[in-house]
Amino acid sequence: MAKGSKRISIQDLAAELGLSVSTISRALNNAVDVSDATKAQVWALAEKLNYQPNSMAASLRSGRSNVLGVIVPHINGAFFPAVVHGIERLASQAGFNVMICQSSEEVDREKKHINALLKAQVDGVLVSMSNTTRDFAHFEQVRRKGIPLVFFDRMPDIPNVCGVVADDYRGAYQLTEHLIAQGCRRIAHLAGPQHLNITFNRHQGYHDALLKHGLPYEKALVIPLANSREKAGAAATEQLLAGPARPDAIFSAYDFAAAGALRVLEEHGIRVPQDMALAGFSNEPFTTMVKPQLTSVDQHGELMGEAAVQLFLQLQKRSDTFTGQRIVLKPKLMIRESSLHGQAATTKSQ
Amino acid sequence: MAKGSKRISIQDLAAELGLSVSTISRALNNAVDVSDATKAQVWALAEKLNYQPNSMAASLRSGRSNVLGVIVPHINGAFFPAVVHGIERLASQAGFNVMICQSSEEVDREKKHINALLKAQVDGVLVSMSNTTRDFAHFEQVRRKGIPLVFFDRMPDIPNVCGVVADDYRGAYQLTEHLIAQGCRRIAHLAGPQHLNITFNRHQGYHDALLKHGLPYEKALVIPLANSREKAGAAATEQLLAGPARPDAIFSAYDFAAAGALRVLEEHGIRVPQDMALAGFSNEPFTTMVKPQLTSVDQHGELMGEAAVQLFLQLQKRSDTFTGQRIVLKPKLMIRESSLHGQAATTKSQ
DNA sequence: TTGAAAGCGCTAACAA
DNA sequence: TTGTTAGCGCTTTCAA
Repeated sequence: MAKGSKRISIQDLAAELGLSVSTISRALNNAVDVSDATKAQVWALAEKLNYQPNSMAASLRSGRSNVLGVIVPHINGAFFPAVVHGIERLASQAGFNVMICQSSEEVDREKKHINALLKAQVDGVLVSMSNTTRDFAHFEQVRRKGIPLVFFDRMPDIPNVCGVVADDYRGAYQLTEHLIAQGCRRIAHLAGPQHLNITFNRHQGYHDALLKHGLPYEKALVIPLANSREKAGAAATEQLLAGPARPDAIFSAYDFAAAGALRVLEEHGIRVPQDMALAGFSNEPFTTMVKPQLTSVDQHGELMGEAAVQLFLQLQKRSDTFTGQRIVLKPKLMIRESSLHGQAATTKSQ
Repeated sequence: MAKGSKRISIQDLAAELGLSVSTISRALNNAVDVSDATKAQVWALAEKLNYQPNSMAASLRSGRSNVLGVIVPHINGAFFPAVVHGIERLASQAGFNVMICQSSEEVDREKKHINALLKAQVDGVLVSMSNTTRDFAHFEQVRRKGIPLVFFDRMPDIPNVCGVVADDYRGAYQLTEHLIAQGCRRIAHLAGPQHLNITFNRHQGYHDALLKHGLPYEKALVIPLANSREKAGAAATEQLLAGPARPDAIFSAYDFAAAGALRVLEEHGIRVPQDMALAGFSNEPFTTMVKPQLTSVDQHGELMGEAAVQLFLQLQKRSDTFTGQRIVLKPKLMIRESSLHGQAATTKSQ
């Protein structure tokens, strides 16, 4: 019941064994220049007294904390959790602890987190920007301190910055081509914010695929989404249906928004995919639970997380924070019922 | 481009201003016994030189880190992210940073995280147990150090432990009563592991509601789930359908498993809810995306997170880690199409 | 209102 | 192979 009961320190061990603190320190860190006998002795006593090293002291002295800071916009949906999982796996394997922070899509919280991580002396920072981030001074601040900085998924537009992204352009391009191949000619796009690389590229891929196949790019068919949620998708779809000429396909920049679209289409008695094909982006688990199952694009979240850690490890080794290296992951089309004409009703993907 | 460019410390400020380090320290911490003029001077210089306090040094000296450690089993689905969100909100409001760790349902990782958090001198630990945790020595270790320990959702069975839980028993009880009120007489249960309080209580609530209403509790209608996922729910449902007497309702301890059940029922041509009612637990967002919309129970994740932080703050103040206080949140039934007989086909909940 | 000084627990030269 | 020693950057008595 005793609160405190006094923490055991390296000195206590030294006193108990009649050794010096430095020997204890070396033994605990399994240094080569300590006799096995001594090590065994030290470890045994540490075990017995339930010695708990104080990593603050170690970090203060050594300048390294063995902590990796991670900032994500949120952990809703399946994508960011998957990335975080990948990060944790590889980081802990490399001996790092991970400190996860959510910006909640607010640039102010992002800045606060950056500050907290710097104060905590993290050895590196992995970030996926919030969608309200427009200036990047707080990121530069990290680099100026010589701390490895790696972005994933959402990258700022600054020179020589490192990061891992999915090839959103290619995913969107291929998805649009797929819709065209299914016979769609008037393909609408529910678009995310155009200042973010990911959603900009999704729109761009859609745009270029249309032109490549001789289809017009119609402004009226591109509806900006208020956010990535169901409701926003529903609202955008209502807007689309209220327009003069109905599209024959909808490509949403987000799965959740696509789910909203699906609901609205159903309410209007519009059959998917017979009357209108539908596709989203991210390959959320629910895409296989709805009816019809939703076509989407997988972004390899876990892989992205692992790649980000690898990039960090490289940066750390090179002691040169400005390589500007980028890793681009190939997206994977997940074609499902919602975009399959003809055989649609019976097909089950995978 | 300069790596390092030497960190500014409190001493640099002192030298520059011709003051002592202690005055600087006090000024920075806005202590009462420093003149406003001095404070202004110090703050201005700190700002100008972009001074970044070293929280390691501060923690080492003061023994407080202002960091709260959080261990969750995973961040899939919507529940734990919601809790984490609640925790972050209140914790950051109270001046704490939050360190989130995932145990990935592995007791070994849980132990490793506990150790890392203790080494990092966190001021408190909030935990939701992994489902492989059977002995609780690593938790006792935290309390023995006098560090506030608060559980949420999944609590171990140890005396005097603090925590926040949803009233799973009551949620399951009411849900079962609802199914009975809908005319169901043979209600099956897809059950989670019985060594965890949450799923034990869900089963118990189901059990007691049956008896209360004069219905028999049939072992054959209770199928243990391998895990909480869709696949496990599908397998359990297959098993149920292969049995001699078909149930007229399924109450799954998890929403995801219920989604699996829904798929299997559809494959068998069994209509929901006409031929079989269906309900899950957690109120995952996808429950309103599937057809029919899934009845479920909401657990107020965000509120739970906030309550956990409040409990921590209390513990910290009382300097007494053994109050054994528990907060129980009332669950909320979310009745939807999948369990509504009669008006089912047309009803939309909320 | 300010300063001097001790020390949190550990690491890493350097010496022996 | 082990010991001595000097801090890492900060907080916090105690004294002025």
